Amino acid sequence: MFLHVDYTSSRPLYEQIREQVHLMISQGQLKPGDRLPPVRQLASDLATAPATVARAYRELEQDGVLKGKGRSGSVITERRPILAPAERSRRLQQAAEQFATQARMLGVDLNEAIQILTESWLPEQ
Amino acid sequence: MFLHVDYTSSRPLYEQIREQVHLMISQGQLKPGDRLPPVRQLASDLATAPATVARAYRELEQDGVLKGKGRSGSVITERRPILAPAERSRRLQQAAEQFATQARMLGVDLNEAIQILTESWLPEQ
Amino acid sequence: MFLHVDYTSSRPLYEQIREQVHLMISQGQLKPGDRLPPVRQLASDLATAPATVARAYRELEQDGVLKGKGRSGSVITERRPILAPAERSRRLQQAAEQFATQARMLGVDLNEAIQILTESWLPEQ
Amino acid sequence: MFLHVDYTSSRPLYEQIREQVHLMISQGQLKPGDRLPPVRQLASDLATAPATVARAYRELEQDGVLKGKGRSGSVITERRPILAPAERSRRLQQAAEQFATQARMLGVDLNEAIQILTESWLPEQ
DNA sequence: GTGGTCTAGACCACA
DNA sequence: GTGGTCTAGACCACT
Repeated sequence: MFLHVDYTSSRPLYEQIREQVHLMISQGQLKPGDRLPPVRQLASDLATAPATVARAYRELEQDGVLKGKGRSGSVITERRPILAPAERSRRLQQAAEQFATQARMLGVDLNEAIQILTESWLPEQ
Repeated sequence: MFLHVDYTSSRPLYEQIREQVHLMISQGQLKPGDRLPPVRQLASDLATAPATVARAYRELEQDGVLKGKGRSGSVITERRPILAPAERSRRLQQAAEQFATQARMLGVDLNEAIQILTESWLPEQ
Repeated sequence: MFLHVDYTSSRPLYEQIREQVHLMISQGQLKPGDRLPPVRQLASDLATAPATVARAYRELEQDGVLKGKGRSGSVITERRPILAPAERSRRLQQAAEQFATQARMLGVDLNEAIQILTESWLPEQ
Repeated sequence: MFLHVDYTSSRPLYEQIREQVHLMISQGQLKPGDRLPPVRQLASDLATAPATVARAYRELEQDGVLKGKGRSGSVITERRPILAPAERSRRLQQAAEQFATQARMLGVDLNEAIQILTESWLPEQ
């Protein structure tokens, strides 16, 4: 199996696929030039509709990490920065604030939050 | 105005209300025994539907920080909201992973993520 | 009728919708704060599937000109630059080269191309 | 190598080949009577399927700039490719509108578009 | 056989 | 009633 999704999660399937691919890239399991499985194959592996996988692939292209249509399947590319710096930092801040809010709701202080974030980051690296 | 919400956020309104109340409690702006505004009044203050506020109040009751309805309005309760440790750390981890995922998708490394998280933390407290 | 599409064009419907909205914004027919018709209504006006209109709206959000989910329909926003400058100019150059190539194939010189581009731009402005 | 194609472009290969040949004619690198490489040879040069090259040749024949097949390979014809004026200006307008649309979607004004078009034009000619 | 587009529905979260 | 998600297919362009 190429990647894992959680059908019970409220997170959309195409988002889970997108995130998994990002994760595998940042962990070095996927490198520029590697090919992703064809849409239909991954769809049948995940027991989902092809359109769902297609949407994940499309968004990965918009993220600038995937390339290729029709030619020869979908290929991991060198990462291109595609967002304006202002937009990038806006999204980052929003994500950080959301985490900070939830952590504070649970009575966590900054140091504990940083520690948990570090553990959640990656095993190695 | 009792609290602030961001109508342009993709975050549900009832979640924003819930978080604001939690935050005000942890900052001491709300103390046990204090009363929250009636559902209809807060709803009209926020220019939203009463059902939205009602849902926020309902979830706050489930969180264990709010009590009583019908007769004398809603009152902040004494006991600190205490989750089972396992549930608490499960929620924390999930929130941290969500932030980590989004940060990685934006090409951020751990150090930068920690810095942004620190800035997003409240100045005081 | 809110906007016009060409069912015989090879251009995808959702792209045509997206472009029409961009055009109406640049012509001042749509201003920040204006609301677009609900997905289902526009879909029935255009005799297309709701998913097609939904996709156009989603891409308009990614373009940074449309905002709003669930809350109260889709609203035109102040335009936010959302692409990295490098990506923006890459796309521009690619579009320009495509036009230049086709024009040269038809034996057009630069001056004539500029004149035709100017006429294609906008009636007023 | 006879001509260059960009495998990463979303532009179909057969279109790129067709355009390159047009371009080489308009630049005098190809003259009436010159022969194009056999389909199979060009296909192997470009590492593509013969059908792709065959399609490019077929469209060049329809364009009226290439003639003959089967016996002695494909030969550039004498007569300049001449479209009916109405058809020519229709194609030009369509290409111009397509560029104008994409430029507007990127928030570009007419002057900037003209400047980029000028830079995209070939230095010589 | 690759991905892209579109259909005609369904169910869900939010207000 | 709003948009979001997903299904289970179909057809098409390109290789």
